Amino acid sequence: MTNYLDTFFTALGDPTRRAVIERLTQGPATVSELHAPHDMALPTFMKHLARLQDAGLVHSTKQGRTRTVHIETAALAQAEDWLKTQRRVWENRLDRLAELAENSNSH
Amino acid sequence: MTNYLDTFFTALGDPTRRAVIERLTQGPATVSELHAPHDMALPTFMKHLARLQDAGLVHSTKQGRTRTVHIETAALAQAEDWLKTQRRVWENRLDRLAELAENSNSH
DNA sequence: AAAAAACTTAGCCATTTAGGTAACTATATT
DNA sequence: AATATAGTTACCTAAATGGCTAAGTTTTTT
Repeated sequence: MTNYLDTFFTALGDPTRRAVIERLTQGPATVSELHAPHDMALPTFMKHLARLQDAGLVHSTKQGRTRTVHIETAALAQAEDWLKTQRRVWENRLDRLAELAENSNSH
Repeated sequence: MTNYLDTFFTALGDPTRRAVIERLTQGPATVSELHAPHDMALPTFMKHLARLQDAGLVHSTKQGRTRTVHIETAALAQAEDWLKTQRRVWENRLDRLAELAENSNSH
């Protein structure tokens, strides 16, 4: 029962990876540029990039020896949708309860 | 550098836990009721509930021997905010790029 | 041609995670 | 009083995660 939301949410469940996403909203960047602010070995950092790519949050292209990473616009919206749906259902339910409460008051 | 978003997103990165959240939008439920549709041992399932509670996604109260679990309304909205912010920054950036492109066309 | 830069691959390690069983506690039911 | 129900606690295991180092490949630069 594995869902795209699994890899998506766990990808965002790490501060390094969220920082990368935040950085990428400012525009594409190379692996080295993305790595620079993070105090960890490059291979370790590359694994984080791989997780982001598996989650469909970024894609990358290589030119010569440098790889440039881009944010994937659609992915953020998808998870936002899931959260929005859950919240909407919840709030509708609260509204119905409120109505029921009002009606029973008027008895 | 641990953030409330860490526990939040990883809590949602599991299908069992997302199913529990979806169920709870329909209204509160006891541990047994929540457990019933999931083919796993109860102690295992309880750990999932604990993760949801740590993430601030649910809370629960015990009456007699039964514990009732409720969804925590505010939490979903917080993560939605994070995603919305990232998407907004990204889209603003695309808009600025589009303007630049238009301006350089008019030369 | 040699050296530096920018990744990549391979493999190691500690901790966390997601699953399980067994045994226990506390409350209802009969 | 005895039994069943609803959780809870304690502990075990396999796999995934997040970190590392060392060594390799492929471009650029000098």
